[in-house]
Amino acid sequence: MQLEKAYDPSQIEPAWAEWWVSEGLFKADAASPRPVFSLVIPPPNVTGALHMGHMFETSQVDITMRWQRMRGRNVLWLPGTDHAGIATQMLVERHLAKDGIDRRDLGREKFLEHVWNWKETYGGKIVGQLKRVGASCDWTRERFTMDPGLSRAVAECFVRLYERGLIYRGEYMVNWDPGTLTAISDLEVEYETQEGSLWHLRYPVEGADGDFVVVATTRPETMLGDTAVAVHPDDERYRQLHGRTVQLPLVGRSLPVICDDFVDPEFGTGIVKVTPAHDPNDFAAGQRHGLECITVLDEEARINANGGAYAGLDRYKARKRIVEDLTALGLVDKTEEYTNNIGRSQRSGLAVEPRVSTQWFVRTKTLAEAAIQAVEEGRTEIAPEQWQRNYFEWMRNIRDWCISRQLWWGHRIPAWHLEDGSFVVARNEDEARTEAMRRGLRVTHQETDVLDTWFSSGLWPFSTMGWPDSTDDLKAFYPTALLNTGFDILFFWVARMMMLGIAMTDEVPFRKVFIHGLVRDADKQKMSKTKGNVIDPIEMTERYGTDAVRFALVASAGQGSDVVLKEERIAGYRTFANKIWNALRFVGMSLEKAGAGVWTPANLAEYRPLPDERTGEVSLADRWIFSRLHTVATQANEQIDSFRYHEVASTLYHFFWHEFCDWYIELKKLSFEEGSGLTNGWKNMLAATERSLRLLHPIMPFITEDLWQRLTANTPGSLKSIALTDYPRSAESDADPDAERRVEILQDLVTTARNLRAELNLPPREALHGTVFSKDEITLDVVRSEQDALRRLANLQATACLGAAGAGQALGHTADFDLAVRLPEERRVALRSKLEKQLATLVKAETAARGRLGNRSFVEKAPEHVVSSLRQKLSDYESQVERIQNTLTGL
RNA sequence: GGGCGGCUAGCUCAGUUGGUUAGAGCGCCUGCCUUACAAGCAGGAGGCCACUGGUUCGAGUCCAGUGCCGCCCA
Repeated sequence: MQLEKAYDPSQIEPAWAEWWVSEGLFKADAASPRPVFSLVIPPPNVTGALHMGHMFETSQVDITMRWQRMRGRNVLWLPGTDHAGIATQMLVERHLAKDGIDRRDLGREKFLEHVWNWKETYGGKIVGQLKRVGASCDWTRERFTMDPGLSRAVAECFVRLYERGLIYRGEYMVNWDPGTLTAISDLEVEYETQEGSLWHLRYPVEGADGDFVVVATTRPETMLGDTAVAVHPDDERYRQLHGRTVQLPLVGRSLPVICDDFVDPEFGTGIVKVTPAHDPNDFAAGQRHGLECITVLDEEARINANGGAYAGLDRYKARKRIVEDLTALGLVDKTEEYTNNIGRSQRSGLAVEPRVSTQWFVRTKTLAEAAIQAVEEGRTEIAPEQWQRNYFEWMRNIRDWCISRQLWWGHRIPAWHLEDGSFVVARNEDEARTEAMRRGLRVTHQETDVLDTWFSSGLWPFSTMGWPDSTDDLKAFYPTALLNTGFDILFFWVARMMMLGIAMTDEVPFRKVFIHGLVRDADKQKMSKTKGNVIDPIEMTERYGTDAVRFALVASAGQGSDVVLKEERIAGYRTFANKIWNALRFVGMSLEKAGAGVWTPANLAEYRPLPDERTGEVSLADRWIFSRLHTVATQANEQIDSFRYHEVASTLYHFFWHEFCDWYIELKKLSFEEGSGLTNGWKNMLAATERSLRLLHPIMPFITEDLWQRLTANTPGSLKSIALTDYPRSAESDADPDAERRVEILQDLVTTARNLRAELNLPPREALHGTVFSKDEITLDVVRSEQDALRRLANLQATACLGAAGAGQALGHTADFDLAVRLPEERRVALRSKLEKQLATLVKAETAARGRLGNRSFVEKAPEHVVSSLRQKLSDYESQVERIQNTLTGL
């Protein structure tokens, strides 16, 4: 195995990414008898490019999926994209606008042709990027929300909901986006506070010459559509107005004074104007009082013909003009500064206009009840738990969902209008015609509105698997095991999937939901194109390697919390990849010198370290590393299983760098001999190396695949890919507390000696001659048996001595031993302040421990193991304090 | 207005049923080109765990309140 000195991910990653796909390694098998683990990807917008949020989510999911696969599950990770109604339509419209083409000139059919062409040409971008970063999806099952099968599921779902009375059509006030010219749902409105004004306007009271009422409003331009003014019924100040009428300025219309408790007497003057066509509260009040609903704004939010002289003006220009005109008439009582909350369209960014129009709605109450119940009963579990509370909160206050959009790109609502103005809802046109005929009517045309994108996304977990047919995939993989997604679409998507999934399949769509946070830049700002602070994952991938990027992402995020991503951190994990690379490079080089050839054991999963041919015993280093591998495997399995990705990252990072490289390789070096051939010591090392690569594979798939392939090349019977091997498991029989204890002592000896060397400024080449004093037999035994290691790792030549060092002798102290080294007097004195500091820390700990043990209620109430371990610690402290004091008195 | 989250080393963050002398990475300081890796090795400095009170033998961890920051919903 020959490796370059420095790891260059760009040399290996693209090829492995392609190979994984072309070999079909991640294809799920609906007929497999193995236990299933399935997940559907939150389908990215087909217009999209991979951003850090996707990369973060994909990294977490890929870790779980690769791990599940390696522990023998029949894994389905189903990929695909979303047609993203408004977003895509806007994008293609802008595209066409560059050539001076307006979609309205093209007409619906032609425009949709353009969108489909656009999708065919550019829509695969994000999918290609997902493949590039190694997402282990089953690409043979890739879906798109407007595939024929999925569109059929959409129509089917719509019809079933309609038949159950859960979809209705009617004229209601909705959020209208004057930019995209469509209704949008409550969720698509984003609120922000804005400094504005509150105008107090005078409306003359009819039949009371010179008298007027003052109404306060933030939207004077809507006065053109006023059809009443309202007061609170209990508001004594305005009792005399009950039953009167006022005159609407500029228009001259006579408005009744109505009494309604929706009026807040504290707001403004306690009298409000009522504009049923342009305010949700007023709309409701209008319905209660049978008021006329006069629309004065058109779909682009300009004053319409009902606005008389103001017709054609934009809403803000009209506002200005109306205020000016009223001021001129002396009808503006006063103007106050006022902070109001304005709703903007998520898509166009324009202020949303409440507008009465005919739309389609889903009646959500019963659907939400079932979705709440499913989580309450634990059929679906939402983690981290805080999001569960959020879910309940939203579901319990849910409002009906406006699902119709006045767009062209999307699933056209499966309803057909009839010649008498009624309509039929049907799965397709044939069915509609048949039904129309039964009623003795003709179909005039299909509904022109399309469905909210989230309607089809809401069916994704099962529409992708062939529903409504009872397919093998559906039987095998539904409900899915897990959904991993961001909190930003908890309501948009997760909640809708729960409602629609349960309603359509009588099953929850997923057993578990894991909600992750957002990726932010180094200043904790949300990444956005407009801010220009986006870090492009593909660029990072090319610069540092996919493994480094995904490692940085998962390691930076505690469970469910946001990721603060810094490029240096990614660079840091590239060095980790380089460390792995060089460790394997070293193994390969040494192996060649040994003339051992390439080897891996036949049964990797059950490999146990073999005894040294000469001594007949397994070496300490091998016993130790297999014991550590056992512990680390136990932790890694638990951590991935519970989505503690940042913990598994840190566990494996620490293990590989600071145990495998820093100690295991260094210890194994001692026993390398040129031309030794394939000794058992070598077999153990190769097996430990291979096992470490498997541990790392889910989190760093590229480098581990590459190195694993090199390590196992030409091994008869080896598997095709590391992705198909078993993930290392707990192996109790490898646990070896004695080896761990001995290595720990060895590490302490080495560290203590190095520390002395550094403190005393001794040149590395100068050997330290010393004596290790201890009352512990194992410690003394380690000193005797690890002479070689002490010399090579610390340049220490030590003899073991039972007992404690004499006054002034020892210079390094641990709980287990004193280390005395031969030094000229003046050098020894240099250690005084260091020893005093160490002493102070110990005395503090000793005092605290003694205090607690002297407290009777602690001894009585604390668990036995806590008390006894504290006693042990106290005696360790006491012994060390005594020994250090002894050294100090002698200095 | 209602709800949720955060506050731990210079920076970004871990810290899972309360129990070692509170950890990591980066940054910083010192010394090493020790032939796997200078993207490295060795050693080191740095913390009233936001504040106040409570529960407890024992609190970074549980409870209440205060302050500051952030998010969601209306």
